[in-house]
Amino acid sequence: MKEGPDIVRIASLIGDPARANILTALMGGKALTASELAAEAGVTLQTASSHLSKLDKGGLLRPRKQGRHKYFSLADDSVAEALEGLMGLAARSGHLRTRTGPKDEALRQARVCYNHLAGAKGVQLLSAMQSRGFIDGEGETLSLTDAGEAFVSDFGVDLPTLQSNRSPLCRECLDWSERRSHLAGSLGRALFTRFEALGWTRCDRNTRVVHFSADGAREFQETFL
Amino acid sequence: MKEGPDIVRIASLIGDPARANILTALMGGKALTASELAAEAGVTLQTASSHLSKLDKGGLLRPRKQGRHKYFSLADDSVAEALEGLMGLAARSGHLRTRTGPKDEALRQARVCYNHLAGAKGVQLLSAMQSRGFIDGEGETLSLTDAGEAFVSDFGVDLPTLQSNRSPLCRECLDWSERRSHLAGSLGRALFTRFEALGWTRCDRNTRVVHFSADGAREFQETFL
DNA sequence: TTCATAGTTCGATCCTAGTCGAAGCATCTA
DNA sequence: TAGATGCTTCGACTAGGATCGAACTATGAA
Repeated sequence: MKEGPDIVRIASLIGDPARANILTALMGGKALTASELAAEAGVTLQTASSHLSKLDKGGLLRPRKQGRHKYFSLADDSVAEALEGLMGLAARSGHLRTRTGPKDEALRQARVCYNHLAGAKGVQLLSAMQSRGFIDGEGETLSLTDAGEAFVSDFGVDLPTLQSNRSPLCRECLDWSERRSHLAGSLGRALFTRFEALGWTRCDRNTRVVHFSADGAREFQETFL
Repeated sequence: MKEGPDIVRIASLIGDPARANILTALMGGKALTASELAAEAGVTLQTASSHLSKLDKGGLLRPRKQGRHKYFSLADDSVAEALEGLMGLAARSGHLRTRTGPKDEALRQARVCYNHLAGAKGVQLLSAMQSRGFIDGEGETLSLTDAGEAFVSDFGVDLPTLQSNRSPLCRECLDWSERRSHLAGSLGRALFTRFEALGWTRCDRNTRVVHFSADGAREFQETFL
């Protein structure tokens, strides 16, 4: 035993209801304060503080002080990915008692995965860009083709800035509801930001659901599919 | 809160030391009896039995009775993948106290990931087959090219049998030590089986380490790289 | 300065869940 | 049949950790 990395440390961190609620809330991508997370998790501020300190020590969170507020976000894209991975397992091995409610259906359609678009719409987006030759794929490290660069620049994405960044431009992220990949990485994030700026999508404040406006859905279809 | 699948159920299952040891042991790919797993986890048979029943109810294991023995294996490739995902997180966010021992180094070099080859050697294998045009990649669903089919058949893999199976032929699996993908799926498994049959590799009985013989390492190099 | 708000620390309580001994089934061997 | 082995169930014990009230610190507002 005791081979490889210490998996227990992380799994037990995620395995507490309050902490799981905190992490799930942060999957929305927005940084949240300790008080907000306490409310989200359904515990008092004291207990939340204790949990947050543990998650932070465990390397799952990135805290930032701002005045008398303390904002928390996920430490890293890889944290979000691991969480989605667990959700995938939970969804498939889940007992039937988790009946699929209407809210759940909305989540499957379109939701935010940390900072990019996930769900059916997110999967469509990636597969369309691949089949149109904009993205060339080999594993997690997808790459943007020349045609793709022209396309996204034309769509209003500031490519040079993204490329100057160290983090990978295109990455895959496994979608727990669709069981296929959607587009992550800084491009995935930039596209999603652009959707919001154009008014195509609107993020639900409390859940991770992404609402497409009627126009937004149409334009999304025309532009990408 | 309470959105999406019940992540806590699974994370708390993995988050217990004894259970994590059991799962890690099963990552070796071999089905093991309850007694063997008890020894592996360092607990008595009674406690192991309790843990095994929980893991089974949680959908993470596949038990098989055989006479008075009860063999357990991981329920699914996806379970192994999720575990590797957690290991990836643990490895990067791990505190420095997990010093990299010699055994750890061997694990990074080559190990068995459920039923296929992982570690540096596994990553080399996939990337070589991709660059030689044997595997064509788009996400988790990689595909074997015509040239690739000829190549692996020539190497001694019984392709028709594999293809008649429902499970995917080529899949990616993220490697926690290399942070790149290696080859999973039924082909990954078949290749690894072939390595063992040819005497290139030998599996350590107790750990997940894969030892290459001197000849094996040379032939592996010549054949694939 | 004083007051209010955000967050942390401490201490006490309480409860879950892991653990193992002992007894009970089930299956194989002789 | 009797005996041995593999596993499960039951019951009791215990430790660890989640929880919250109360007190404390830090920042901002008046």
